[in-house]
Amino acid sequence: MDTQIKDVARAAGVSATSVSRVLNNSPHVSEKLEKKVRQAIEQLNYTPSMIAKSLKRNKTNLIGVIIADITSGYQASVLSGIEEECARRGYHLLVSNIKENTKKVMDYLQVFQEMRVDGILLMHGKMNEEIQSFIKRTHIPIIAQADVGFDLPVVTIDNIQAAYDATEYLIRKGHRRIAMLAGDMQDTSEGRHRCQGYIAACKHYGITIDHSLIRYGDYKLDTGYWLMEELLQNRENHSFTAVFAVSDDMAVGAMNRIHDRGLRVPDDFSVISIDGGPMSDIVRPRLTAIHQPVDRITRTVLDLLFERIEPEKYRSELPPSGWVNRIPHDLIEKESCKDL
Amino acid sequence: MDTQIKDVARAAGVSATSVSRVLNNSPHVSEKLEKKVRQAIEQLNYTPSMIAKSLKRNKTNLIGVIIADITSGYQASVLSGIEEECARRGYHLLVSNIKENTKKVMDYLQVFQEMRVDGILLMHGKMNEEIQSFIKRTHIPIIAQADVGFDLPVVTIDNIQAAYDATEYLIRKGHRRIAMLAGDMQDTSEGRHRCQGYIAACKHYGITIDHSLIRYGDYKLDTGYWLMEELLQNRENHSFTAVFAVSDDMAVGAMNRIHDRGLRVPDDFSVISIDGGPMSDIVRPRLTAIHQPVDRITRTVLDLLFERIEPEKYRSELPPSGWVNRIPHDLIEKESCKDL
DNA sequence: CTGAAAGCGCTTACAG
DNA sequence: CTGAAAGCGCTTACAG
Repeated sequence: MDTQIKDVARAAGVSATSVSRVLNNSPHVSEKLEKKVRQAIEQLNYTPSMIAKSLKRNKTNLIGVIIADITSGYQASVLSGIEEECARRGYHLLVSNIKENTKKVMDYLQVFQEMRVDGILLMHGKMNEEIQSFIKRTHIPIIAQADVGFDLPVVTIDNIQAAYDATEYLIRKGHRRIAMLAGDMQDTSEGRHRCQGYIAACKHYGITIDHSLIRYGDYKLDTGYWLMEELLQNRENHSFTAVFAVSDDMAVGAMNRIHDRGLRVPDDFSVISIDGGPMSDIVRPRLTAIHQPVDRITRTVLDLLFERIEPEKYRSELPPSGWVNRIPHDLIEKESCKDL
Repeated sequence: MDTQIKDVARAAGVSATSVSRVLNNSPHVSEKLEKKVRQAIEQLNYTPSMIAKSLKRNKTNLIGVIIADITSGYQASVLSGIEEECARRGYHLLVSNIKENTKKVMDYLQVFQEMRVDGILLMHGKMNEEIQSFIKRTHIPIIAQADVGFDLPVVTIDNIQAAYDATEYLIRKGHRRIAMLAGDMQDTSEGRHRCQGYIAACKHYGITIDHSLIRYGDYKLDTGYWLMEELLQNRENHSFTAVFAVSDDMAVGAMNRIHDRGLRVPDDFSVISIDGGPMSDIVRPRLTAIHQPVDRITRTVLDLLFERIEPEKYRSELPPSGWVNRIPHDLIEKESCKDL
């Protein structure tokens, strides 16, 4: 169907081997031959098949990305950065979109394995037996951009510290009754860590934990919205002046519920979140947040990944596998928190 | 490196042919043989190589998607829907993210061609000579989710009518001085059509066009923000009471600039947009918009695409190629426009 | 510097 | 129902 290497060879009056050499910029190719080949390629409008090349070379230049929710602005911005850098290195992305549905992760890992991707990026922290066993078994390099809680290279902020910092920030502003919109406690250390950080900060400042101020959910906007409503409904018995949400999206959901109830941020409630992605600058008031340094995380993730995919090209002084890379975060003050 | 079909064959004591038959659920396989093979597959943890299979079958089950900006909530929601439906049909997505940079389109089309994708989705309307010539030349099925303005199956709303309806809505609410945050006029019929619709509505209602109320840009939030600032600065000579933005993101940018200037939507300015994606429900006030029916567009795009990829499986009564499919839009009233 | 030949891991007529 | 063999479109020792 497509024109192939032998057609080019014939047109140029050389061997397929030579065409291949020109295509791959091998050394030891005479200028004359190269010119003939390039001309034939041009003429026949030849596009080499990466499929055949991949089979032969046992390398696809494909990266599989497991992403929790592509419609999350934060995650989309991460994906965008990854895509750009991978393209720069000559790799392309096979994306999944598991919509926070852990069951779909295995389906995709399977697909990635079948497609013989050169590497996998796991941007979703929820684990189960099956996934863990796959990860242990496969020889495809995998890097996680999440606290997966077992032996696998991981790049993430220090989630305990981040939650601690966010909570402490509110406390220092005079808040003592702080609600938390927490992540999932089930299978993710990320969710647990952030909760731990919150509790640790409260304890450190002598604040008794009121468990009915902690609401568990996923990281979605709608969830934040409705969890906030629950908190507001319980307000008489369990009052609070600030909300710590574990994602921008949840925080915005909460802010919207506050708004829709005719209340105001930060006058009635201060709100802080973790992510500090695009959404935190879009909403009004702008959202004060623990900022995950996307660029640096992305760079580190890809450095680790490519070091494994092409060690000869990207070797470095990085620590051994299994290492947890904690990227420092910072708290960016905007407009959603006020001093009490 | 990986275990392969012949390893399974050996372990099961059958031929590779038989293993292949079991893998592909071919008929005429005895239960006994199948059981042996399945067992061997299980035991060796065999995952077939889609690369080899693709080469042989001349089919990759890959769809290439050209997306303008993955960090746009609207586009991310479209991509998410496409991903889901493709996965259901056994196809996977190779994504690009051209960031509104038309030059990158060709790079990706090239990659898609090399990867021998089975189909291409073009979700970006800007064209140039090179892209057009590629599209004409390639035999890979392509469907555009944008008004590309030449012979290629297209699925989109009626952009002229959509802009007309948005403008008319404002006019009927008593607005006569309506600013427009327009798209790009350069290489996209979408941008031009939306402008035409705006002008047509104004003319129909006897409103003189004030060209300094029309600002051109891309579809991004920041652009909307700064174009709005320009409009506000010119307000003394060119007053207006309403803004029609050609994307949710631009509208939100405009709303933010209005807010940051200490003004209010809809009290000081009414705002309407085209898209009606997730963002339109996230902002406060909620954004009144021409709603692009994402689900229906996605479904139509994929129906057209798969009909071309697998005509035997997905044949239908669809009109011939080159056909422009206009999906009806609707105007969803929310909170960002007021009666004058 | 150049080319003939083998082989990457599958599928598929073809023959039995 | 089952298998031997050819071939998908490339690359890469090997030989010259």
